[in-house]
Amino acid sequence: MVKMKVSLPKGTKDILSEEMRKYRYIENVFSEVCQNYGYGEINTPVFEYTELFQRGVGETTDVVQKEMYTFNDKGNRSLTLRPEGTAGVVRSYILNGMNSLPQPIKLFYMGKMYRYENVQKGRYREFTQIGVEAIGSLIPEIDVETISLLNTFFNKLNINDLQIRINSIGCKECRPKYNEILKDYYRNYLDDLCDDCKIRFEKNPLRLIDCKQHQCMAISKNAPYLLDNLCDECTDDFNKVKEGLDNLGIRYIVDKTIVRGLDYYTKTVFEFISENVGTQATICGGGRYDQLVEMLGGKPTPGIGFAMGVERLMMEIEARGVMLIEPKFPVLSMVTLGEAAYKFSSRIIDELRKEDIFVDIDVMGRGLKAQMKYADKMKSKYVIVLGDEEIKTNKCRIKIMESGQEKEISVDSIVNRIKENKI
RNA sequence: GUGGGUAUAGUUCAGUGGUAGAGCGCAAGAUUGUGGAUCUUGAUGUCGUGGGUUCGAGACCCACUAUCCACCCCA
Repeated sequence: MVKMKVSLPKGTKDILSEEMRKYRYIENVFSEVCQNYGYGEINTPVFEYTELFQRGVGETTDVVQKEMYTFNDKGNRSLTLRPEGTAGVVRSYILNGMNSLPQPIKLFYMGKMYRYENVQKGRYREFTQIGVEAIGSLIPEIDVETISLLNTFFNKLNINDLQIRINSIGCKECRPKYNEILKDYYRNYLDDLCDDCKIRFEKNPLRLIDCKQHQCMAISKNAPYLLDNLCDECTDDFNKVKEGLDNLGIRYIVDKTIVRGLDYYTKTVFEFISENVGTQATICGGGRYDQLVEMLGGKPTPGIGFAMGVERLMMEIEARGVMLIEPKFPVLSMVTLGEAAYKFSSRIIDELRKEDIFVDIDVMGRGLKAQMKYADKMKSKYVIVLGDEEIKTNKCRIKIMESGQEKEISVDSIVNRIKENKI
């Protein structure tokens, strides 16, 4: 037999039980907070038709242009592993006629996302996001509530010092006007811009001010900001967002350079920033998407949401100290001597397991001493040694592992004692 | 796509051109019915892959691959 050499695709990882417990924990906290804010859970497919992301996320974005896992299925349909969660949720909103349900529609999710890009700290090709989408409300109160939900969630995890940055990137009224203002400014420096920015100048001028290249940063430093060129409605809404956050005592800073890399964002955008995730400082990013539902074929409907990188969140938590979430330990380990005793004991174990009690018995064919060692390593609370003698006399000893103390009980009473936790 | 670091046991890592190593973990044993401490013993290696230099390469050189970090972008 030729042995296969197994390996892991780049940017993926196995999540083993110790780490899986942390995922579960985060998921549970998130789920509880979301439900208290009126959100219901949704689980959409990991792959969708490619077109959904092309149209939803935007043709000019890096995500669509170079980071999608796209393939044809056997029916020659182009499918793509989801690079983000919002497009799928909005697709589901449209397809399931959620516009005829009481508004707004509030949904949360947790799932794997896929982006084909080079791996580094806090960035993987398969990663986990938790996020929410609130679809149907046009007013800024929902923006505030969304940020407040995040704030509550982080508080529950004892993370109270993330920096919240907010900005407004305007609507379909003021953005085109601003784009012209921005292009007027950049036109004088066109030759000095990096190659990417020359393309951005034509296709997506807003992203010019987000460029991190030295020569471009020098130019963007004095560029006019969208925030200073908003229409009256957007200005008004942004002020209400700030007032709302102030009202709830949520601290934030206005960062005029946040533009977000996904095309669907409008008006309020925000990020939660950490210092513990390497250069990938954004733990969570989100914002409004007032045209997305319409772009994907639904009736004009506003929406807002965010997505959080669970792996990045986990780094943030770890940086504050070890995140120890203990597994369950067996209440009882049965140590058996001989086949008859094993069969007898396995019936006891089976009965207790059916009562949802965590109990254990050796299935390695080990000797008594090795079974004791194993019970110790498994951190069992009690151990009972059963041989023919105990079965015949109906008397056995239960050992309390922590103290080493032993107590004599009848074999008949084992199940009830463990069930009622009376030793 | 571009740059830099790294690649040796399950894992963390030593290893000066001359026999493949340690800690941890795993397994067996130290009075044939009792765990934790200690001790003994054991198993697991294509030394990332392929070339080259050399009497001799885990080590030196080249290429490739993987991995980590960074640029771009994002969660």
